[in-house]
Amino acid sequence: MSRSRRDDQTMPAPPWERSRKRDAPARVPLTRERIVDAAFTVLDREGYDGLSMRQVAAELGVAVSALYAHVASKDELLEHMYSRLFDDQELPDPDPEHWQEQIKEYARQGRARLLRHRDMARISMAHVPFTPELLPHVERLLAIFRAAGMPDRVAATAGDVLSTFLEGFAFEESMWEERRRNTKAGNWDEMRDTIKGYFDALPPERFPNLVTLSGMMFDDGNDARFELGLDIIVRGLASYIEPKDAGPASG
Amino acid sequence: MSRSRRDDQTMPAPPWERSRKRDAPARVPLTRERIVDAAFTVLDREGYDGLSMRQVAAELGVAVSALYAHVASKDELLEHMYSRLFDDQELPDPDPEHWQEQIKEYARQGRARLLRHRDMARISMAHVPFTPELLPHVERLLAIFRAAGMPDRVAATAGDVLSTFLEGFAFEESMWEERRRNTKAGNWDEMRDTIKGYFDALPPERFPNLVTLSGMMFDDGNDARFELGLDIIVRGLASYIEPKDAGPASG
DNA sequence: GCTTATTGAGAACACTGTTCTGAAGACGTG
DNA sequence: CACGTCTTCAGAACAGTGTTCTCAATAAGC
Repeated sequence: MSRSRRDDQTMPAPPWERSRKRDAPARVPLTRERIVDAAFTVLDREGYDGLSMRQVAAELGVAVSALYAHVASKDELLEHMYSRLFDDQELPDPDPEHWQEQIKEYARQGRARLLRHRDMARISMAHVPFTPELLPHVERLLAIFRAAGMPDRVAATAGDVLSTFLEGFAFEESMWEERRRNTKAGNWDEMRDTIKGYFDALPPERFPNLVTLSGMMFDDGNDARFELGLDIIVRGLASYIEPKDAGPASG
Repeated sequence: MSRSRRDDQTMPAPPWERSRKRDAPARVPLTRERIVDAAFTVLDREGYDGLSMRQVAAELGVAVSALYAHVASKDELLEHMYSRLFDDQELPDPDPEHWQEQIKEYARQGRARLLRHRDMARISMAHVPFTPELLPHVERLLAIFRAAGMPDRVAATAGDVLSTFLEGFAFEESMWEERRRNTKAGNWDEMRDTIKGYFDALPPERFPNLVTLSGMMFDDGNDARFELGLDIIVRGLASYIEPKDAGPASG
């Protein structure tokens, strides 16, 4: 359907230009793209729970029913928001020598995009990248896994494990962020101190591991924890790759 | 707070017995436990989206406002449902020799409990096991990881990776199940055939890996895929464990 | 300029979580 | 047995939700 996004819908726009000359409020036509744009600004401002069709309509200065001419339902709107996630995603060609870094970089970018909009992980979590525009991404990921030399069965689930970790991690981050918002803790360091204080106050004889590790669970930033989790998964995948014997002698 | 659940609330019940003799409908008193029970039957029947306070009240033959005397909000009700997940969860003592099987078994049980109620994974996903009753579980998990010989920093995130995979996987299963329900595909094999047919119909020149691997992504049951994903993660964790040099000579 | 088809507005429906007001029941005390 | 008290439930109400309906106004084609 939609291909390069903004082009096909706004391309034939020039005809409207002349009606702009009127002193009426110009009435720039409603398109699905503008609706999705507005939905994102509402999402960033109000969060997922505040994202309602009425809010989106209000953001556009339009009646609710007008939205339904371009979008069949709220679910479909969320689907379009989800598709935007992949819009400018890099898809490197498989490079068997550096597959680990390729996968990690893909995951890092994915997390960054998930974190760019508030509660975006919640939307992502509820969808599956099996629409026509999104299939190239899973195809390319599979290509990287297979080129790395993993058995087919492992390559087939590797994407599952990776995307599950990716979305789950970002989702958890979203949740803590929302929790912080409700707690009215201004800074995040402040929030982290609260959490750490809670764990430090636990009886050490009942929760010895929890109290000794609480530092590492929260002191290190989320970035470090994400990177470590990524490494765990990549190591696990690598363990399935048999070293090539047929290669040249050089190790 | 609540300890062995059903005991403390229903223990002092005898006094009601005599009022049973009346021909009035007996009016068994409303408790939080009964509300949570009713919520589960509503969840199983209507799914997460159909789980409303009014439905729960109707299930109990009671007015909505009556619920709010025992439960502060719907969120709190969901929290209590979440806590039930861990009620009869095994917590084995750390056994460094068999930590891999211990972790896998824990995850298997977790998935089984998540799948026991419809859409339960969605509820689980939105909560975090940091309430007093649930902390012993993460404590025990950490104990197993550390006893296995993983570095502290790895042990601290291992639980994250594992639970993220666990909940994410079950969540995805829930989603497919709901999708099947909406598609009115009676059997699940039927649903799987539909999905496989979709992938097999893709142009092989654009999606070579997708079409060749589609069989492995769906033919193998979810159990096999879950087991493999679990193995990937456990292998990754194991890769951080340094072999003990100080041990006895026997390997 | 007129007709036709699209587009947005407004009201409405059936819901949702939550709160408020009363009434009816069970309890402890005379 | 009778009284006041105090918890517990019922019912209505409020503000909000996604979605659909009807109808007026606007733009496009001839």
